[in-house]
Amino acid sequence: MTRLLVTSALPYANGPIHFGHLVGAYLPADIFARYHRLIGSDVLFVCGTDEHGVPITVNAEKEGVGYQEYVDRWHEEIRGFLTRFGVEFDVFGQTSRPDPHHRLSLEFFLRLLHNRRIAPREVKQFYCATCDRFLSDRYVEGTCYSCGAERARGDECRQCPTLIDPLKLIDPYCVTCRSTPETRSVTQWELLLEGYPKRVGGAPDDLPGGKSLQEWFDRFATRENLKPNVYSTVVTKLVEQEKPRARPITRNLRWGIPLSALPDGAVPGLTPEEAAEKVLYVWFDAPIGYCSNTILWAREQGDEARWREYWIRPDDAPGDVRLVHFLGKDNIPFHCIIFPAMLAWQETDAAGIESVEKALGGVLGPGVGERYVLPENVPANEFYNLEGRKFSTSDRWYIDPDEFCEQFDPDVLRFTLVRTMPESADTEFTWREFQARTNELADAFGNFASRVLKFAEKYFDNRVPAGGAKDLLDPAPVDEHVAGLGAAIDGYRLRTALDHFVDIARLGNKFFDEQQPWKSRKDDLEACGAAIRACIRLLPVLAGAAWPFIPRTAERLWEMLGLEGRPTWPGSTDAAALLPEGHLLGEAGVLVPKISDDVVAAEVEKLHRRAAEGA
RNA sequence: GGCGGGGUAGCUCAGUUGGUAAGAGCGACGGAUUCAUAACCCGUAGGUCGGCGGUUCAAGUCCGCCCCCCGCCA
Repeated sequence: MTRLLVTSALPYANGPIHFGHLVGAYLPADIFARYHRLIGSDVLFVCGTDEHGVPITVNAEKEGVGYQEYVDRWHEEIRGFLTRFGVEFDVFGQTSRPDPHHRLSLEFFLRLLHNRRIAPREVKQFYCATCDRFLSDRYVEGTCYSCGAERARGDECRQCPTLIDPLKLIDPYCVTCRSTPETRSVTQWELLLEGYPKRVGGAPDDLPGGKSLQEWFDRFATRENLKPNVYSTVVTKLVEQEKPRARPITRNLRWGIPLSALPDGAVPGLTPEEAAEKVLYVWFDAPIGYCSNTILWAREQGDEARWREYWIRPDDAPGDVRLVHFLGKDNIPFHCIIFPAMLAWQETDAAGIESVEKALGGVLGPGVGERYVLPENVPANEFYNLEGRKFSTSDRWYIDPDEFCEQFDPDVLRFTLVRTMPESADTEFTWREFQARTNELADAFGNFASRVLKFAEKYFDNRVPAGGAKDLLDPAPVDEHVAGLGAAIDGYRLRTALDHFVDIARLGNKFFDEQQPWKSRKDDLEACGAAIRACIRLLPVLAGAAWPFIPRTAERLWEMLGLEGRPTWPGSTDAAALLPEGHLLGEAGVLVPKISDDVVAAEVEKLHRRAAEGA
């Protein structure tokens, strides 16, 4: 059976995430994963926090807390946020964990080194003698050489749009101690991306993994496979125009995966003194978190080797595992260019296996030297704004998730987010739209369930009515929508999929109106019962179709039907067997409450007030 | 300045490889109905598909130029 390995971009453990992150990377992946769980696929949904890098050290130091303590806190915060909105991962790990993450990352590093995909290079960097450390971009400020603004940061100016080369700053100073840094030469290792495929059908290079990467690229980087926004970014822009170049993968920093964990001599040219100051660059180790978190999952299952079922492919079966990365458009380059290259270039020879074993004292997993699964697709979303502006915690332009959940059901947010998901262009969340979409769900879907169940409760003793003609409701259009819904989710078109769901509810409403059971109950109870029965039996179909999108609501409906367990996929559900004549229904109630104008107006006001107070 | 993405009914947007007289939801208007969360159902109005030119028997859909918005990079 085909396995699915679903990932969401690892959130950075340096602050809260917002609805934009949710709609871009977590919600679509969750829906995709839930759909596949529902139809019985073998699916693993992997995520975790990305916990290294300079911004974290800057902020942790500002707060005066340890790095680990700092990222642990945000890890829990982010996990709480996602859990609250119904995103259910199989595993949610942390990249700061030495085992397995640090070890696996070093393994990646060593294999790339053995395969000649990594090389050292001399670069110049600021060094602060007072603090006794190298200063990365964010640790140095000075006067902007472009606009003359003071306190320009080492990565970007506060005034003008210039991306700063920190070495060119006028009167640079260390942000920590204010002293003037000196310029030092330092060796960093770089990932050589020149071997990345030039085009579909091109010739691979001769280094290990080159052929696999090209073969993957030929399948992956096509108009048929990728969404238009992803295709143009990857192929037109990054590959054809900019051409992937070398990128540094080590830094002199005290927070990250230390190269000193490797034995002396494992990296030619790296002295123990240098190793003690170096860590892997955060962008390099972060995506490896997908793999290490899978190991974590397997370990929790009691069989660590099971991670191989998802990540390591047999020699000749490229399509055995469908690896799908969900993320926002800012992450397209990493996941379409850099990470696949890192994976493909893990393929190595006996000498490569031996050198890694020697350095790490026995291999971490049995994956050494074997072929990693490469992504089937990267269905990236565009950006999501809030009432016309970017979500921004610093500008106080955001919606507090705690306050949100006190008032509203997270499921109606999920519904709204899918309805307005930025699948092909930037979109935005507005409270007015949220109200409209929520009420749409309440009217078309929630109200249908209510009218049907209350009818049964009042006139049929809260049981599935018996007697009368069979199959009054034509199943063909329903089946078509169910099939269309599944195909749309599988093709990463969630808005279309949700359209199908709403259409099924509309079919139900239309049928109900045509049958006029409120009339027939007076003169033809059999016909009335048959109509209501047909409507009742549409409800488990709706519950199953709804579950990937609005799981808790779908489960509530399931309960109202007096059914056990969770909703099942409509395509594999026999509604008549599930709800036989005489079946006792559960307690009917309001499935989706509507939102009134004054509530929405209050939220809009609250949003603007908070932003104004912060200014 | 370069690149990318947008510019389709009042609003939010769909429109796969060019081809049945341009679609949906919301909003508006009219009708029907009363089982239901004043919900549902039926119908009407409304668009020179940013502008100009080209290719084609046929273009919102391909090509060229121009205008406006957003983003990334200079």
